[in-house]
Amino acid sequence: MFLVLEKVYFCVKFTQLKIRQKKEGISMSYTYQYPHPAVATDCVVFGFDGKELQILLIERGLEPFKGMWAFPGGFMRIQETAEECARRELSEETGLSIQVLKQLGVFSGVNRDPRERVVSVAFYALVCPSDVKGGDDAHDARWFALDDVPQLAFDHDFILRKAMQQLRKDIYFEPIGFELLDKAFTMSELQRLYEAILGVRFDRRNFEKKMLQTGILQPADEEYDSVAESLSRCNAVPEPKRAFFGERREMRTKSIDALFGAKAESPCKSNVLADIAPCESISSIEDNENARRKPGRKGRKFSFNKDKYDRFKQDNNFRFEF
Amino acid sequence: MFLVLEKVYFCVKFTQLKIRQKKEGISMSYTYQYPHPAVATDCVVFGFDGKELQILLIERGLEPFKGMWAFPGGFMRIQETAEECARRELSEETGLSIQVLKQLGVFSGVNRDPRERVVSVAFYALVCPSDVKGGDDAHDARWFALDDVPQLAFDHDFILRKAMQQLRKDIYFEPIGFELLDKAFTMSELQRLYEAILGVRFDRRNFEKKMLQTGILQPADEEYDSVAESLSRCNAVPEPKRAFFGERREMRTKSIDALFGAKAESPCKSNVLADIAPCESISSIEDNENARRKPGRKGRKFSFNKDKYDRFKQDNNFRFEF
DNA sequence: ACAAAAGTGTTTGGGATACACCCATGC
DNA sequence: GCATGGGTGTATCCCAAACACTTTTGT
Repeated sequence: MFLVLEKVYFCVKFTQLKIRQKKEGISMSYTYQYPHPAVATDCVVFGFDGKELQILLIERGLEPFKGMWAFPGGFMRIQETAEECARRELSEETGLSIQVLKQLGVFSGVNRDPRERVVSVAFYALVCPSDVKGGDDAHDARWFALDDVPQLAFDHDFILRKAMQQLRKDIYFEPIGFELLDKAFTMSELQRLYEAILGVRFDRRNFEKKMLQTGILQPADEEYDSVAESLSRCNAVPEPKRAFFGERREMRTKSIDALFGAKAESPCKSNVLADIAPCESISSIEDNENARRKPGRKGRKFSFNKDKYDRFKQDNNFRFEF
Repeated sequence: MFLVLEKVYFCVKFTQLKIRQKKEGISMSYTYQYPHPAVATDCVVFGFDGKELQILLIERGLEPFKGMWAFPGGFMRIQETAEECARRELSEETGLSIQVLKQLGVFSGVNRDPRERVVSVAFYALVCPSDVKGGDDAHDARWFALDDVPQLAFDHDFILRKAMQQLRKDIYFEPIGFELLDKAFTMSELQRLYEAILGVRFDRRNFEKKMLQTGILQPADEEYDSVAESLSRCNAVPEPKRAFFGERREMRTKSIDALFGAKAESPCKSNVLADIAPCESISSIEDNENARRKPGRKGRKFSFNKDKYDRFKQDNNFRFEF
């Protein structure tokens, strides 16, 4: 009751104010008793070209930072949430329409924008190559490999670092890949994606074994038979003793990192990201038989089991069970 | 160069505007071309009384939501960052001065505040009982056990749920406890803290073993000798083969959860948190010899090795090595 | 033809798990 | 004295880690 009254009261007061302003011919028309910062959103869009992790940047056409590269984003409207704003700006500036946005946090440095006080809400998004095609022709927008990222406008360097860190953290609690890969993909592609995100190298055989054990993968339709066989082989191993999700011990969570016999790569070569260490700080990388960089001969295709994948994503209490 | 010029330009323009406003006798003195939301902060303060996780709430003295409980917080000033704001409000409202604040995220629902559009940046903080004493006499501020949290003002229920989830996630990447416990604490207290946060039960012996292995604990000064012996016993086991941090395999990260032979508890009893499941969804809890709730007889005291603890905290790439 | 990836199993050691009895203290 | 929690060690089993050769395909 009180709430409603108060709301009405404020509305009336606000309208009166605007009328008075109009009479007096003031053009800037939104007035507050206390200073309000502007609120903007920025969006770090990650893509994956099958080899390297990439991000989408926009070349700024206006001051400040004209000519520099920045994340797509813009000012929040008064009737939209921060997430809606980010989605709208992304669509306006790059043509991408993205389902999943994850909040990175607020960047509220007092001088981060020379024009006025701007508080920015940053998000990150994952998009897959096939989506990219549509957005690619948006002028001024370009994909950069993580190693080639130039100096960015505003505090976007800082935001990018946060985004990488966050992505690496999130990958422990959620499967990642569905958003970044085409519908059907090879095990190598998936592995390269994980390696790109975490900055480590995995043992091929251990990676495949683990990935299949999670149950989120299924054979891509075309070659159903042979892959199904491979899956069943992998799933069958523990089954004689107990069902995969059947018993308590199976609910246990293992972490990804140590996973797959990881070997660390050297840190990112881009200046911007230079201080982000790889996940494991092992310095020596032997390029032995595990080294594999060039996507070459085509392998068997897999796809995600959307149901399981989504269930893993949704449940925040689920810790990724590699 | 351009940046500076532009900044000056805007400053001048803004001053002109304010002068004009003063002449015309307008009392609300901050005017913008586009509507700006207000920006506020809210802070979820966690405490631990040795038994239960608690949060600090403020009774609202003003509309909206007068008489309801809410997190300490308030509107951001134009010359402070969100974090500074949260720290200031916390100090003003509760007398607490807190070192570590972690950002939870932005809550930007369009109607979350009936007065005007308010975008809130939420933080969480961990405070230890000895700090609490000072803040306790702030009137209108009270500690609530997590199970007794009443319906909260605004969207603070939602924020609280996020805070719990975040805390549970963070505990995987950072040690937690230093901020929440007194300088010296018993192993049981530490265990109860972890159990309270994660909503699981641990095996006493396994918990102690693991905790000591991390190396972040040291005997509290009083009883140095006997505890040092116990520590060396625990640390000595792997040492004959290799130093604890010496080799690659030791850098591996293990996750906490499965840890210690965890047994899940039933979810929180508070309505607000009812839908937060415990970390592991095991329904049956046998209160066997592992059950221990009441802090009773005094045990050996430990304290954190601040150096190691801080190093673990700082390095975002470090994944908690239990 | 040659180079580069894909496909495929097994062994082993470390560590998580599970578990029980005695002792000290507080009530 | 009784109940509650503190203190302590070990056996097992599972899973991560390490590892190599053959086959396929693209150039």
